[in-house]
Amino acid sequence: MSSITSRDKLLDVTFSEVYMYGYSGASVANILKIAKVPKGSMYHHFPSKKAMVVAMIKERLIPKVREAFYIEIHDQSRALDIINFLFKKISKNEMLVKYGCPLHKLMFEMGSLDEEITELCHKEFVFLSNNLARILDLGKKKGDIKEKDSKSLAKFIIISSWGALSLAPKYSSKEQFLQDTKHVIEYIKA
Amino acid sequence: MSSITSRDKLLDVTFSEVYMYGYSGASVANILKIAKVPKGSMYHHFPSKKAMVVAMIKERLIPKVREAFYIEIHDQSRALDIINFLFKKISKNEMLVKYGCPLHKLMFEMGSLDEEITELCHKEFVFLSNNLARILDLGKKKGDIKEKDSKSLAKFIIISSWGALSLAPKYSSKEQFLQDTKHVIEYIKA
DNA sequence: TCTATAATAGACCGACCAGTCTACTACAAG
DNA sequence: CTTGTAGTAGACTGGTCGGTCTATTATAGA
Repeated sequence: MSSITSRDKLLDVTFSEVYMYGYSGASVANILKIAKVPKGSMYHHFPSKKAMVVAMIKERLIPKVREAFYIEIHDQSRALDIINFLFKKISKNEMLVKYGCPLHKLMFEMGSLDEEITELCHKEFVFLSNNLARILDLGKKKGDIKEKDSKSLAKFIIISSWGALSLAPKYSSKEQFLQDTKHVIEYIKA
Repeated sequence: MSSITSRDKLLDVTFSEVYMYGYSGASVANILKIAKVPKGSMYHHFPSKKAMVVAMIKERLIPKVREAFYIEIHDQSRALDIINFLFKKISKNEMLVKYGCPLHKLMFEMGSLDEEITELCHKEFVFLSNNLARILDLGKKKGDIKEKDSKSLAKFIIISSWGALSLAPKYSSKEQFLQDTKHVIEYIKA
């Protein structure tokens, strides 16, 4: 048994193809060609293209996005420092800066196409948002965050980041992102 | 000659099909069926699908987006009131609230697919952003806006609005948008 | 070794894709 | 009435789409 299975190869390639070309633009034939996996194998592991994409979201996309947007809660540090660290981390992620947040991109595309995938993406957005809200709550207790509604502020922070990351590849950069999110930081401070 | 020409019908239907299904997901055959225009007519007016979409962007998408995001400069009113009015206007636009900004959506999709269309969308983003910056500059002179870098703030306002509008249809509403952009307003105030 | 199952392999299918082609119609200028 | 042109009409093309089918190979347990 090879250490990298056909299933793994398929999920990896499906991630980058859907990320680049979108769900509609990503073709099964091309994914198979790049992954060097025959069609029979794919349809042995997944009943359909959509099922493969759903598995990809759960096993590739969400872990990657969580790696970038999820922050552990440490009681000892200030909430503002954590948010700052979060933006720094995102800005260092070349993939995000160049092509935007894959979760945002897929959710935006599928919003008017497929309920199940949209729901899956939205749940992850809520998860990330709630986690951020808990960090803000911590800051509220310490007094370094004044905003009352942590949930609303957390949503705003993620949404703004997504927006800042969603300018086309040509027009985004690490510096650009940090400049855009600077406003968010200053807002939280005040 | 009928008052609504085949070309007009094609551009109208192309707008909504691309808006809903994206560039890749929108099919020429379906556009023709809905517009009730034969293929020969379409390829008489446009050399290709892409050319038709480019014309659609210039003659439908940009005017619609400008109607929603463009604000005339009136020397007599406060900049903050103008921004507030802008958000109110956007929130009343059911299309925007339900499916996001069509300019944002198309630009995000095409970013890794087609340079020409991306460029076209980005130019419009710059136009809207610069117009907003001029309004902020006016506010700066009067003192009701403190932020130094008007261009950066203008970009941030549009990007945040786009982000707030880009949650999937199921999860957006007028109230949601106003709540999200409330943070932008409060930031500008401070 | 025999058997059942997991996985690979790719030819093949009808539907649909953007785009081409030829024929036809409407109409305006001479 | 004739001619040129703008626009309509849809059959047709080669290629690609997601998905099915049958055959074969690898592997694990009895």
